[in-house]
Amino acid sequence: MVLYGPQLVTRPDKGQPMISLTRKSDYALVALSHLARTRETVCSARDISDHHKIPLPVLMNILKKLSREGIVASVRGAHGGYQLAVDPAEVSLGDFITALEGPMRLVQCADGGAPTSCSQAPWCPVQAPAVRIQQRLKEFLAGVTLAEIIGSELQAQSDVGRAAEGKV
Amino acid sequence: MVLYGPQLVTRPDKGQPMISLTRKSDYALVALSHLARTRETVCSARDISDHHKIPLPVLMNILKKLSREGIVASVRGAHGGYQLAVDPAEVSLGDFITALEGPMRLVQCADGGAPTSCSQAPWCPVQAPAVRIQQRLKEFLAGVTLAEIIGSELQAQSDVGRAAEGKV
DNA sequence: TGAAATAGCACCGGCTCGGTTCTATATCAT
DNA sequence: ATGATATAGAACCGAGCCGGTGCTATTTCA
Repeated sequence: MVLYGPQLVTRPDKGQPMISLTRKSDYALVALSHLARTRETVCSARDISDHHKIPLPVLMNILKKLSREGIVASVRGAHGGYQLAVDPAEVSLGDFITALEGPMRLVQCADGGAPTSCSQAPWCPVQAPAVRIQQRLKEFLAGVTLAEIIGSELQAQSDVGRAAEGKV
Repeated sequence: MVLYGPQLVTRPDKGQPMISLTRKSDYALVALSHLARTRETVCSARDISDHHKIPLPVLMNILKKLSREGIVASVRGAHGGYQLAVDPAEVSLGDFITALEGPMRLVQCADGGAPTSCSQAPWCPVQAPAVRIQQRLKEFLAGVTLAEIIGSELQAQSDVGRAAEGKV
């Protein structure tokens, strides 16, 4: 196997790494959920930055990228800003993570192209399983929609129930 | 929200980050699947290193840590080495990723303790959903056992079938 | 015409990751 | 006993990404 060159993202509070979102993806999630809740109106980066105390320049970079990727639509000029470009039910966690961080792959040799650079791919016993796990992970992330995320705020009760029942 | 301090691991080939295993977890997966396939015998780090072309010192560090965490058992001295300490069906991807990388958390404010340091946790609209998603992700990773990973080599055919049917 | 806002790019420091090295300890074989 | 083989543990190092900042250009409204 042998992974990519550069990495579910992983880092804890002080040094211990782990499965987690990058700060960029975190901010994006906050921003998108904000935009999803103000569906009709145009929000400037400053609006969102003020509401959620996200560093303005950083947030702008993120919104620019999400705009280029077609997830949000931008309106330039004074009174400009951003709006969700797609239905919240149609954007998943996987979508905007991919948009911001690039294609995800559990291991480098599992991205279905590129001869891998891993000298032992041909007889590697882990490659095939890794590809399958990666596929399931992608499907999992693709299944978590923005609509579900923001919607659940209102129905947290029932969702907690679902989780407890193990319906994951 | 606002994440941890450091990050499922994410990095692509050349600079673009993503959801992925760290190299350490990757090597661990290879090593563990090797040990799982040689269940009865003791394998030295050198054996595994030679078979899979993993840098020996790195692999040793990984095995030492897995040993401290109780996932593998070590035998010291000449002819020493490592053995799986648990049943392959009882070790999950989540188990050894956690053992190597520390506890995983999607975002810093979601680790169920520690007052977060995030100034807006109290009214953050994303925190609660993030905690739920994180829980589902953990359950997903806990559900992928080593037995399933190595077992699937032999039944790749049928597993591909399963995946195609969407039974994820 | 100027203020406000996005577009795009280039830059920078800290810190994690991946890897190496050294010392100590334990066990087997000669 | 002694040396070869192996793990235990800790410290160290460089490259590169992540998170963040700044600047310039362009678009639009008042």
